[in-house]
Parts: sequence; structure tokens; C-alpha cells
Amino acid sequence: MVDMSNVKLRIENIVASVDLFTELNLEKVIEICPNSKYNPEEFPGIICRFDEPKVALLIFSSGKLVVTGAKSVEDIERAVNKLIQMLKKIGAKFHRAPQIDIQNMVFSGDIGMEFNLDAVALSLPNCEYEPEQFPGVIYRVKEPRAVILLFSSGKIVCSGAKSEHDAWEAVRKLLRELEKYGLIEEEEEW
Amino acid sequence: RLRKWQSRLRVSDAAERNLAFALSELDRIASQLKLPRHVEEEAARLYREAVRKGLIRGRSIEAVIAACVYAACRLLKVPRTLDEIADISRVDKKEIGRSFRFIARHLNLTPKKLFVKPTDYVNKFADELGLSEKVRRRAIQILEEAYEKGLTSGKSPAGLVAAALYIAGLLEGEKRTQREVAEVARVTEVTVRNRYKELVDKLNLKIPL
DNA sequence: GCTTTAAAAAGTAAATT
DNA sequence: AATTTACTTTCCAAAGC
Repeated sequence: MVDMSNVKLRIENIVASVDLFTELNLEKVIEICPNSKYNPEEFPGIICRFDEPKVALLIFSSGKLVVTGAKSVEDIERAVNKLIQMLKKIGAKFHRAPQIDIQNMVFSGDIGMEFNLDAVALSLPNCEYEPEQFPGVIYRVKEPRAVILLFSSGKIVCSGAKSEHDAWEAVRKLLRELEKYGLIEEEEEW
Repeated sequence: RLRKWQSRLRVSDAAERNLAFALSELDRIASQLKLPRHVEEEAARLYREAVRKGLIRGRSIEAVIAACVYAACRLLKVPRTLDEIADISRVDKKEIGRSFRFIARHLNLTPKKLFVKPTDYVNKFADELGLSEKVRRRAIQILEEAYEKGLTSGKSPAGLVAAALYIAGLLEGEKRTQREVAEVARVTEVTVRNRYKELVDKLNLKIPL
């Protein structure tokens, strides 16, 4: 059994796609968004930032959104509701509840022990390690689909997971692999 | 029919033209980097394999060739930095690095096969700096101690070797400036200085003043 | 593929002071 | 030489080129 008691994970960013089910006139929307940017030549959506909750929104004429930078799913819901209230003032009509899909969650974390990444790269199958280009080992978990960056300090970054449960599951799988190849009992045999 | 035959001809034409272009680009890089023939042959072999597996899709031939050159150097332990290859390629370092990691993944070039011992980099840099065998041995000793103490994980191998050679030069009375070692290793002086400080501190090295 | 957005890890780089 | 800012890697959606 893999010991996860010393492992920590912290949500750093959540990305969600949203469908408001209403077409939007971006030329009108841009006027009611304070800190926003809209250059259809370089990007088809309005880039809008909220201070509370602190998120960035990409608003498209199809009525679909991308919300990024959130630290919780509730932040995303609050941001979407806030935008809907703003859009109502501009005359947008909403006939049904928005559909919110979590697409990606990014976590930072700590496994609680240090690693010799050369040793990890040597034995851990399906990993990448190019210290000249990036200081961490890149490990891809197939199910649940996620990617973990492992650093020599034992700190990690997990991205691509769609839920906190999936992120924990992915980290558990990495730890099982590390244990399987004798990479867990570091300290003495550096 | 005739049209089918023509399109087949066209396809093989394009494939042959692409291969010819790729191999001429490889020739150009190999001669400028003065690579041994077996490295050039390995790069060509990797390229053909990449084409066979359809790994070129969405990537430029030049980027993949540069990536194959870098991979061949790593596999055959002929030290060349990615920067040296990027210098003479029309493709930037970032794109070459991406292509390299992509072909490495799909041609099963594991970190183990690609691992180049710091010793090989020591000899390459020391050649360019005109440093003696004594300095090289000292640098390797420093690098081994650093590895044992866990000071090398995640760090740029080029930066570590540069700092080790700088220190070894000082200890053996064959001083090279930080600027000189940084230049051959293709890292900045700041990196050499940072590695130098950490190695001197944690390995308790006494540098003669 | 690319464009834009967010966020962390640790290393390296570059621009200021 | 110290600080600050910035870029490398990973993930994902959006609409359109």
C-alpha cells in the first residue's frame, strides 16, 4: 500500500468551458466589461478579468466562455453568474442555466521526500527528463489522464486532471511506480 | 488507371524530394558541426525511422533533422549542446527541443539511452579551453562528489561541468575565467557563478586566493 | 498547428539598479 | 552582484485561420 499521508496537493488553477446558450454581440459586450481587451484580428474572443472572484474570462460570440485562473469550482460559478448579471443589463436573454464543464485542474504539491532525478529517469518507464531544458521529470498518467512534473525537492505539479479525486489518483499511481522500481527509499542510496 | 499511377508518382516524387532536402540539410549541419560520419549516419537512420512512423506530421523537416542530429549525438555520446545545433539551424531552439522530445518518445529513446556522462562534456569543454588531464580528472572528481551529495538533480549538466572545470582550473593552477568557461558551455556567467558557489560551499572546497 | 488565458514547480536568462 | 521580470515545461477549452 502506498503511503500518501505525507503527500500534499493544492489547487492552483481551474479551467472551465461554459455555454450560456445565447448568442452575444461582442461589440456591445466590450462596452460593459471594464478591464477587457478585444482584438478580433488576433483572437476571436473578449479577454476579460474579474477581481472578485479573481479569474480571467474569454467570451465568444457563440455565447461560450472559457474561465481560467479560478481556485475553486465555486469561483467559476460566481464568475459566470456575475457575467450573466452584467449581460442582462445589455439586453441578453437567458432561457436556461449555463452549462459548466471543468476541463483542467492544476495542482502544486509535495511528496515529502527528495529524489535523485537521474535515478528516477533511469528506471521509471514512460518518463522524460531533460535537465538542460527543464529541471523536472515529466510523467504521464494514462488513467486518469494527467501529467505530473516531479522535481528533485519532491515538489510536484499535476495538470490535466478533471477533478481533485483524479489528481490524487494520478499521484497515487506515480507513487506506486516509484515504489515498484525502488525509488522511494531515497536518502541512503544516493 | 493513369491518374492513380500519376498520383502515386507524385507522392513518391514528393517523398523523395523531402528526403533529399532532409539529407542535404543533415549534411550541412554535420559538416558545420564537424560531426563524425557515424553520427551523421545515425541521424539519417533516425530521420528515416521518424518518417516511416509518420512523426513528421505538423513539424518542419528542418526541425526534425536538427532534432535527429541532437538525438544521434546523445545516443553516440558525442557531446554537442542544443544551442550549437540551433545556431546553424533555421529553426529555433525551442522548436528543436520539442521535436527532439517528440521523436525521443516515439522512437523509444529512453533517458538511459540518451544519457551522456558529464565526463564526456568535461573533455569537450576542456579541449576547447586547452585544459590539462589533471584539471579534467579534478573536475570529474568534483562532479562525482556533487552527484553523491545530491547537488546535481535538475541542474543544467553544462552549467555543472562549466563550474567544475572553473574550480578545477583554480585548484590546479590553470585558471580560466568564468566568462571563458561559460562561453564554451553555452551558459551565462551567472549560472557558472551560482553552481560555483554551491559546489564550493557544500563540498567544502578551499580555493587558493 | 497557431493565436489567448491561468497557475505552480526550479532552473536559467536578461534587464535594471 | 543583487533584484526584478521573464521565459522553459505540463494541461485544457473557446473560433478561426
